[in-house]
Amino acid sequence: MKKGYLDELNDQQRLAVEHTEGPSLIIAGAGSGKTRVLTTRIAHLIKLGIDAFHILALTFTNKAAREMRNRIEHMAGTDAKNIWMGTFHSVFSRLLRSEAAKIGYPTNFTIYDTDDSKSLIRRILKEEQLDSKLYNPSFVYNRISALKNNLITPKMYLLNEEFISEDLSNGRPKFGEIYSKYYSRCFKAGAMDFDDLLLQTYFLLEKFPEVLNKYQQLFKYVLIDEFQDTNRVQYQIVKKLAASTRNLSVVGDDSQSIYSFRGASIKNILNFEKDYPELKIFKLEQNYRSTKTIVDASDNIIEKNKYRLPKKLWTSNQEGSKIQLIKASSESEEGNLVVQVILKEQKEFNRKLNDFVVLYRTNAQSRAFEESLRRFNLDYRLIGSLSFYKRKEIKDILAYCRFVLNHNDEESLQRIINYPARGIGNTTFARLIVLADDNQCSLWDIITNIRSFSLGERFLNAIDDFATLLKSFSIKIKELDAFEAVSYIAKESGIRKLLFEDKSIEGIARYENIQNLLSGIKEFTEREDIEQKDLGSFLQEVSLLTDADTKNEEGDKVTLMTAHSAKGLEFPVVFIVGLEENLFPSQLSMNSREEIEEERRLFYVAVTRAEHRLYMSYAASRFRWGNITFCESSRFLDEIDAQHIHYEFIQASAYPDFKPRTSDASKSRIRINKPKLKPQPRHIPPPDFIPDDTSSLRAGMEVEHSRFGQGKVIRIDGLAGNKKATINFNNFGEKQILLKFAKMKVIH
DNA sequence: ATCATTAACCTTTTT
DNA sequence: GGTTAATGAT
Repeated sequence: MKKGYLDELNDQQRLAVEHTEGPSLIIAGAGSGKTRVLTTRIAHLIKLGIDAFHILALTFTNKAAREMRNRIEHMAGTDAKNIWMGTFHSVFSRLLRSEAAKIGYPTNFTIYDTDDSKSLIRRILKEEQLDSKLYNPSFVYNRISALKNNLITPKMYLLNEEFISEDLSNGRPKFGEIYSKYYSRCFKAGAMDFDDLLLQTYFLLEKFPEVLNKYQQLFKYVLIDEFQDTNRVQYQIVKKLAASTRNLSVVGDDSQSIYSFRGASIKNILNFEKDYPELKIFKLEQNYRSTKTIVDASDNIIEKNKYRLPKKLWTSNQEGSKIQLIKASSESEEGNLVVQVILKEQKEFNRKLNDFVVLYRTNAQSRAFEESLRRFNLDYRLIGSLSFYKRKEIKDILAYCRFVLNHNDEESLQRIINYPARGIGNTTFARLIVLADDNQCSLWDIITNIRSFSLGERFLNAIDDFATLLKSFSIKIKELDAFEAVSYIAKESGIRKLLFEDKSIEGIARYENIQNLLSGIKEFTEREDIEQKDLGSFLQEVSLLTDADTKNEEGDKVTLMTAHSAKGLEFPVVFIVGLEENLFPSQLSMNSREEIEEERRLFYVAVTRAEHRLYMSYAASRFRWGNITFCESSRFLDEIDAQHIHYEFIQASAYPDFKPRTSDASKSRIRINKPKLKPQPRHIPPPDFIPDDTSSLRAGMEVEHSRFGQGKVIRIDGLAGNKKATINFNNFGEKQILLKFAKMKVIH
């Protein structure tokens, strides 16, 4: 084949492709052909004679990896199948699977998803009899995750005064202990959480020079996509891997960095320049995706950010139509108006439903759009929210599979031991835990030796039957591929029958989900790019799948998703909805300039998804926590130059045949009488009451509040400027007080 | 031991 | 408004 593939590139793109040796940074603006550069670059390497086995390409989603692989295959042939390509998590879990023994994990280690991790944390809190409000499992999980992403193990935590005193002053003295327990429990269970997949890879490479050497030899060319979204541990791993060749090429756009809550930071780009002084930088600034209006509007937005690398996106595309605003009175009207516009666009421009995407800030917003679309019989695909693999019936079956491969996985054991019901309830399970604890062995050891204990005959039989069943699974699946194994387990465990016999609407749906799971696995076993088709590799793959990865079902459908999941995608017509203060930008991000800037980048990402037409909507009121709240339009709307916006709002009055549904729900609803609040004696502050500065308030202090009188501070949450204190008042009980509004005196 | 009802959280964003 | 964990009844 000729070098024709290079002719399709512009100058900067071609330079970036042809610079193969040594480190490079490709700063690629939205729609500037980033994927094309990456794929061409890899194809180019292959054509230069580099063995595809020596190329490691890390992407942000599995889907991106799959698409890229296909495109490279087109350009460079079937060799592309051999490239190491995937997300950080999937590539390194594959690597860990073959090296697990070195760091004391089983080959078939289990991957804990967020739910598994949180439920383990919950169990630890219960055992330690700690307050799960103070040690909120999500909070604990996020803090542990942040520590792991910064390479901090429990040991290092316990040696670090700063961390300890931080938790102490927030009233969480036991955090270190929880972290240690969580860490060792995961290890004992032969399980890694998402962050372990990175952290343990790092330690593997750190502690075993021969392993590091082996992978340095293997990965002669390393490429990273979406570099702005990598965090510290990810960067450190890659730095190690590329240390000998220094052939590290990263592609990213600081303006599209939207995952700092996961530890990503612009610092990575800056550090990169520092770590590799010989770095070559390429800037891709021509946008091929969007109309001039959209490119210019997005530029208006992003230039409001202070922290960014200098670059200016431009396009030679047509002017295009102006951005249209949609103003709704409520969220349901917002949904309806969007559907009206879709119908109109469909009719006037002969568009397909596939051309439309609705982008929102939070998953919870999808509901109104689902309802409206259903009402008008428009098909839609919903990305995100409840992922297929998070459904109970799916998790149940997969828990069996996980446990069969790893008998130490207690999270799974708890799920399956009494499902389908076999008379092993909570009391019995608790008894087993005590036995395991007394005997310093695993639950599975107890279960398989249950006859050595004197218990009621009924329990003994129930547990023994369970043990026999699972042992038979372990033997059987050895000779089966993933599809056969899961079919076998679904049938023999009784789950299949149980769901089949449930003829309720939900029951039928659950049964269908199981069928879908099976056909998904069938597909997996038939895929060409997969060598191992056993249950273990399927589970590994499945636990790292995102909803965005699940292959787009065929058919013409409107897409609904969060702005985050839209990254890397493009659509002819984009609706950005819910553009209101406290929603987009999110209320939780108003504490600092950095956070607002991240929201703005997210908005920028959303805007730059659009090819031809962009609509933005907001509602004057919205249901939040069951109450109507009134909303103000987003500040981001004001940041776009007026010349790009068509100021004739689309409103409900323009669609007279379209009446808002009268909500008879309010009539039929049974009103629950709220318990009457007892009239409370109000605290009257002394006449000389002068509130103190509360910025240094700490747990344990006694305070006098202007309204609630005296109380003791239980804990402080939140960041400077937006701190929340939980205070137990002598006469009013526990209350949560925002410090910036509180009028309080510190007593001592 | 299991089902049904109630209380308590909740909304960022994802691997 | 909706989901899920914790209580209470059979």
